[in-house]
Amino acid sequence: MTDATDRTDRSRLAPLDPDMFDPLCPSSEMPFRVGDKWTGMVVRCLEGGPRRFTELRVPLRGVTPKVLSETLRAMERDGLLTRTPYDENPPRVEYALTPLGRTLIPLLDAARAWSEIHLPHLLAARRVHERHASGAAPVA
Amino acid sequence: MTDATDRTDRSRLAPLDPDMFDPLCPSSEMPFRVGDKWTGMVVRCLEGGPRRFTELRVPLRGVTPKVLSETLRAMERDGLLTRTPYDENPPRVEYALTPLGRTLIPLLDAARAWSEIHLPHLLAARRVHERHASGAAPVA
DNA sequence: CTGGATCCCTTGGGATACTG
DNA sequence: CAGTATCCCAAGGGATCCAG
Repeated sequence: MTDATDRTDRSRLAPLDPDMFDPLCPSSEMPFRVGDKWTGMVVRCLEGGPRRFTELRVPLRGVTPKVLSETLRAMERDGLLTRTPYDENPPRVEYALTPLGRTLIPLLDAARAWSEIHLPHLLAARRVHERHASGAAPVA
Repeated sequence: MTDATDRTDRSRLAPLDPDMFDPLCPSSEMPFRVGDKWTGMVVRCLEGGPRRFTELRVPLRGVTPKVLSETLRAMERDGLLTRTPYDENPPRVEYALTPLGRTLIPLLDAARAWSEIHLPHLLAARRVHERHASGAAPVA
């Protein structure tokens, strides 16, 4: 338990896995994208409950504050999530999926399932063509 | 299976609807993308059977030969479709989905279903924010 | 008919630095 | 902590022209 029982009760939320979007993870090569590069990942980050700006930066490794900010604003604009600032010090802002945003989850699940089953084949086919392109002799 | 009297018997295939990706069609604003801008649409074009290069250009309005060619080569490289040139005159080439390529169809169906149900809400939310951004007074 | 070759422009998005 | 402000680059993709 990270904190007190006050606030929004996110205290029992498991911390986000820093590796959930690890570049080495096959699903990060998922050929399906929702809108832009980060939207799908943000949905994944928020499906367990509201998260704070900095909290999102952990699993979304490499995302710069600028880009994350842009992504979040676009998603808010599209009604996919809500932004809730608290008048405290230090400042605190929470992002949470709207019902509309939650409707994306099954799609992401489907995409993930597809990747787990078929992505290896796609990648294998790609490697074969790369081999040909590189002019290497067929493997004996 | 449609079989072939001559060639691949695409003769009984319904011609592709020129409007199937009309910019005005809601599904063309679909926020889900497969890989790049055109891949998903190409799959849709091919799900009914093999098609020729020029045939694909009809519904994919606005796509330049260069871009379509790049898309098709990338998809072939990834094992999503096959490219079959016929040694005739005038030249004829047919593109057809592979079994792997066909596995994308359910995903596209899911995305389309999502769009039909939820896209209007997303668009509505977007319009509200645009209105605010434009500084227009709230409509009475 | 089926593209390849060029040119070019927009845009996503990364790096870095700086505020309330 | 939660962003904003700049700068900048690579890449997607469109237009146009050309060739087998």
